[in-house]
Amino acid sequence: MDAAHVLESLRDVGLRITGPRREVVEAICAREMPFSADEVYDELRAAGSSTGRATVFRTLDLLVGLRLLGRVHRPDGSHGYVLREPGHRHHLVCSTCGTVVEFQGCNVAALADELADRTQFRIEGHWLEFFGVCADCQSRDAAD
Amino acid sequence: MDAAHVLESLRDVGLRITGPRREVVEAICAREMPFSADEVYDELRAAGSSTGRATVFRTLDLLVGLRLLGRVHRPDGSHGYVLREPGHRHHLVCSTCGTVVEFQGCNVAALADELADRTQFRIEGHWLEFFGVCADCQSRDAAD
DNA sequence: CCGCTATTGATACTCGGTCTCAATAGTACA
DNA sequence: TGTACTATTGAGACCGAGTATCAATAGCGG
Repeated sequence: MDAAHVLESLRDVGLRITGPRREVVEAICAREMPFSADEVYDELRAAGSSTGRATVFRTLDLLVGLRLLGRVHRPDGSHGYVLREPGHRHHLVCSTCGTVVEFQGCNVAALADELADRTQFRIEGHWLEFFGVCADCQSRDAAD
Repeated sequence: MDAAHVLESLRDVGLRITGPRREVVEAICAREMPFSADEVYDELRAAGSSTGRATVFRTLDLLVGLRLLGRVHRPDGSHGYVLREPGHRHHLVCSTCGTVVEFQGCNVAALADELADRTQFRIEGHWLEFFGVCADCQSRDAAD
């Protein structure tokens, strides 16, 4: 994804475009795989940036709020961040290497309606995620 | 759920039935709502037990492993434990009061197959959870 | 009842994330 | 271009959840 575009989105909501935010956004736009906040922080520090750890967390929170970033849960309870294409997306996560594939088109709306009926909940969202082993890790496993 | 039955399941897998384990299991069987490990620990301590914090975590882990206990993710990333009826279940969580409703019959198998086809992942599991506001919290909100 | 070994409690520690607060730097406006 | 207002920042203390270590204890099979 394009860092400039992400920064635009920040400005659109009335947030300031600052040096540290730019650095964080550029760092995460360069990533494919899900990452942790500390990975981003360490990378920036290694590159000589003086951006603080709190700022990295704050910036990631902002992006999650803007739905530009999503959180991925792992079965073990840990989680990472991933860039999201706009729209309603879900993730398929490789439990071996962590690769994430996004997909659209979950057919859970009918289920949500039925649940709302039955439980009288006002349903406001859902979380759907698949776990498995990606093709690469499967062949790597087979090779061992 | 019945504490004795849970303890049986532990024995069935070759684990010992110890005093601390019995206490933890009894404490969680008495609960309806999702709870954290520390809530259980504090409750035991308040009741005069000498069970350690680590043991509470270890016992909960065992039960998660046996699928007698499930983890519930909240949208904010925090999570709690809930007792599970046996079988494949999912949760509907009230974001206001934390009440959890279990449900069965997610229709995601077709989606899983399609994803497996398209991505060449070997899909091994999924996580589906709905968030919303339960009937009680809705009327409480309306009253304010 | 004995002995083996799983389990335990205490404690120190890690990891991810938040809070506070004085210092700094975007931005709107003159 | 300068100024003032206020959002944002970095440092560092802190927090909650969970894990690792290790010597002491206690189930359980015989």
